[in-house]
Amino acid sequence: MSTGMTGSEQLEAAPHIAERHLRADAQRNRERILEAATALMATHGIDVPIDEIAQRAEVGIGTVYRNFPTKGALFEALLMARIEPLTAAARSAADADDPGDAFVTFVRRLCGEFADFKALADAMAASGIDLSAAKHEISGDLIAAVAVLLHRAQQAGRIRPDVTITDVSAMMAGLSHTDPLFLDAPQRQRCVALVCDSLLVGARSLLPQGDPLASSTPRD
Amino acid sequence: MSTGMTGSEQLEAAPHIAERHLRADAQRNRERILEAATALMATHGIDVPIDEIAQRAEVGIGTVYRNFPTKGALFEALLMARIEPLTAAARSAADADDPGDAFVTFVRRLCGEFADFKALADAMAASGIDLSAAKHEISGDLIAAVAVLLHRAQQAGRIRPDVTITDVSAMMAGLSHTDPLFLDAPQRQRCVALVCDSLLVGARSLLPQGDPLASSTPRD
DNA sequence: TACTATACGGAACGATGGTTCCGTTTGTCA
DNA sequence: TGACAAACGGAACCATCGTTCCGTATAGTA
Repeated sequence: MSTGMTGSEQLEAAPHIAERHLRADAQRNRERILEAATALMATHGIDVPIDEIAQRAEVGIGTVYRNFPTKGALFEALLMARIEPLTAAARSAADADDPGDAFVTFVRRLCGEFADFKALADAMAASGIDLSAAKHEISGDLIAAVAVLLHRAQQAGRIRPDVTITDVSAMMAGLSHTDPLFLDAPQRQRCVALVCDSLLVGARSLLPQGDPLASSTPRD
Repeated sequence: MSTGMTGSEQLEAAPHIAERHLRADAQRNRERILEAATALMATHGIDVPIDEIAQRAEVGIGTVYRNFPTKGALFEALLMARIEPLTAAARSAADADDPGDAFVTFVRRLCGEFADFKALADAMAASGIDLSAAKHEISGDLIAAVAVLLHRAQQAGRIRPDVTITDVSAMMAGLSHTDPLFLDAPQRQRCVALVCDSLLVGARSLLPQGDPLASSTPRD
């Protein structure tokens, strides 16, 4: 579960490659592994076996494990790379002139990421729902940032004041399950639009009746 | 996969107990198995191992397999028992005086079932999304019935005319993932209410601001 | 070039879980 | 009550997958 790194003991032990000098081949392989894992987890989610990642990276299983002590660690590394920009986006959205539009835009982006990178959807589904414990440190910052964004959008009178961050989180977790293998992009966007409709004050529909969905936010 | 039973060949072959005379102990055990599987799949979903079901039924693994040729078959048997009344409910809801209210009531009931019987949620999540093929015969009737109900509710002017059965299906699949282990009943009902809000014409909020959520469905 | 720490590959291990097989038990019927 | 088909139990089998281990290969360096 948690990485278990609480103190400083992992420094000298360093059972798995630290940021020290990597041999050239090691460096190259590490990158290949990340590349392969990204590609596979994007389409297959977290369920892709390590063997396949190694195979795609043209590397032995052992090499994968030398770089990432566990499958979860590799998974987390990839997630981080996805979540950090999202968190940043949520933060800057909170400062937007119209936090309402920014909120909707952000939600769409988040859901878009689910489709682009299934592993993120898996993570969201697995952990996005229970905010009770800080047990999922990975997404903690993201959720916190979204909470602020939500609050601003509500203050601006654009999002229903009775909606909570837990509501949003649960809806996002639900939406993350609109598997891109079964639901094509337009259909998925319809669902996102529907959920957004339910969050907005006044609920002017975001569904493409005229074509508001295509023009994403500048409507108005 | 599919049960593969297309014709009548399964009648004479009957590799696994047909509806013939069962010995008394066999009959009793079969019921125990169904009972145990229901209880376990209700809380743990489809992931519960056969061993556990057998153990709870106080029966050997072999006995489980003599009654149900495969885990999937057992799963399907339980699902059937859950889905049939739902399908019936959807059908009669379509004939209600106010199909709009009936639709919302039905959706709530469906989502309530997800919480009561996690295996149903699993099935919905796994198959409810792709309606493209009739590959999931189990839920086909249900979806068809809901489609009629939706149509009626739209004709009655209560549900947005731009909402499709695919939308509804996908939303239900998403909602099925509001895991009861993480999301308590009230929170789950909030999410259901939010989704319903987005489907209704006019979108009078169903969230318990005053107490509309409590009043519009007599129970649950 | 020769030497060694570093890194590599992938067989092997252990855990999990579905399914099969077969020797034993038991309900049923004469 | 004796005999046999029906049913039982659960060890064993097989497949999957994460992880470890260790003999081998090689990049970097003197």
